[in-house]
Amino acid sequence: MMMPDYLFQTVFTTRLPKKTNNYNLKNMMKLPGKTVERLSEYRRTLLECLNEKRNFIFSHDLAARLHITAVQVRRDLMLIGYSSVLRKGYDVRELIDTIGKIIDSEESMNVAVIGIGNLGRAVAGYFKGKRSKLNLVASFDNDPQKVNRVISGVKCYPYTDIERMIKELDIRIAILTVPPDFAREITEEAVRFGIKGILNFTTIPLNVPSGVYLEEYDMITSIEKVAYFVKENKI
Amino acid sequence: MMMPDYLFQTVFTTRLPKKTNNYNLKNMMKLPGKTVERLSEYRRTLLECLNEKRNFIFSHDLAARLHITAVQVRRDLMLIGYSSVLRKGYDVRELIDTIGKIIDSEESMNVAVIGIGNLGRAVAGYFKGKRSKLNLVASFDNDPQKVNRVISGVKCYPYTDIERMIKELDIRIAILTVPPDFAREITEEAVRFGIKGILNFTTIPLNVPSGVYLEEYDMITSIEKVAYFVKENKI
DNA sequence: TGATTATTGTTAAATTATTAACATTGGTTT
DNA sequence: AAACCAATGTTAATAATTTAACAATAATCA
Repeated sequence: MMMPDYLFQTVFTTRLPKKTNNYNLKNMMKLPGKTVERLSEYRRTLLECLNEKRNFIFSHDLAARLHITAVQVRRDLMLIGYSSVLRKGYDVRELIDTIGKIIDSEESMNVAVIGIGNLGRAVAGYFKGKRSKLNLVASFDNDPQKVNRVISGVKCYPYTDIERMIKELDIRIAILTVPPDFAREITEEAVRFGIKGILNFTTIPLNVPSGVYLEEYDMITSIEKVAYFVKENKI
Repeated sequence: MMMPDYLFQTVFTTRLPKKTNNYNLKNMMKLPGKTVERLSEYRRTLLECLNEKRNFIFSHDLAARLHITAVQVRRDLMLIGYSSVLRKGYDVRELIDTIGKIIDSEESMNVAVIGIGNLGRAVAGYFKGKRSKLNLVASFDNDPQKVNRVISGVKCYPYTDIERMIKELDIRIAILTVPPDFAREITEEAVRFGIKGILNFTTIPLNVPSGVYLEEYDMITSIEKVAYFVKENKI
């Protein structure tokens, strides 16, 4: 019971068969959130490696680029059951693939930005040139200047179309960048019409029914945290 | 040694004197990062309470608004040494004050946004109407359309002015919202010229010397995390 | 007033996350 | 080939964070 038992439905008897790149752990349970976050970061870093024509990378190298420890990298990769083939580090391409098999869904998933103000446009911008199984397929807003135009690469629909578009485009994830006063109301609708995951950038904490995954991020909190630690350093 | 001993320089012998609102813990060491984050959130929620003319709030009430547990609230407040006066919950105004004494610096601290694209403007927008000891006093960019104009409430300076302005305005915190390719270079400068805290929104992990506090946030990671948990729910 | 309830502050336990330790395994060097 | 080295995968230990448990105390009520 050293192996955290919530991770696997079946438990390994000895050790993993070597030499096979066993992302055959179909029966793996949910990974810790922190690990998922890091996997996403690993992949992005690995893609940079590909650009640099690096085809292999050591755990300590990958770790250094992300300012974490090599053990952490190795441990995370252990959790997803990836083993390096050679002793000359991880096969970059293969690892990108493996991570994809773990964190991406099989078919791609559609995403919408709700509220296409500055932050919404920034988010939309981040999607550009991003391969990945996530497609930004729509944005929503009520500003007549925006509605029915393509903004930052996505068509903007009025809020009144939200039900129709969620269903028509099979949108599963919403990124919420609306003014605070509007956050609760539009979330309630989005969820009602089938949204299964929300990334909330507003300052309003949201309530979602179980079965809907909610991730919240608050800039002000981050800034105040920085300020606090700057202050503490000084004293 | 039940009381995490990194928290206090001196250790309490029995329990805190009751009835005094003892934010007299001048000798308190750094709080856990997670607690600092929550304190910021508590304060924001408490400010909303004031708007609603609520002058007292129970721990479970505050907790519910933030979707955390009441124990967590009480524990955090214990760490900053705040006690409710009555048994009718926490005095909202007083608690706002106490939190301020802990997480704010005495004199206000100046902040700049580096890179005033969509995300930079979004961040700037968040500062509007925010009381607090943090003042957004400048932004930097090289776009001739932006330089020397006031954007989202702050004057934009060219990157060449960064040394001068950091010193002139005593800027201590930088919010980094530049294109990825430029992130490392400008960070190096900012740090050299006296920046002590950085909130990095670019996708490039940064290196900073010790003595500089770095907080990184990556939207793509958050989105991929949401996607992962949505997928897992479904399977 | 005495019993009951609601809420707190605090200690202790449980959980989660990170780091250290180390045996193992190819590769490299002499 | 023997000795050494570099890097991995894994278990064990440590640290951080959250949750539970509970005694203490004010408010309420019968």
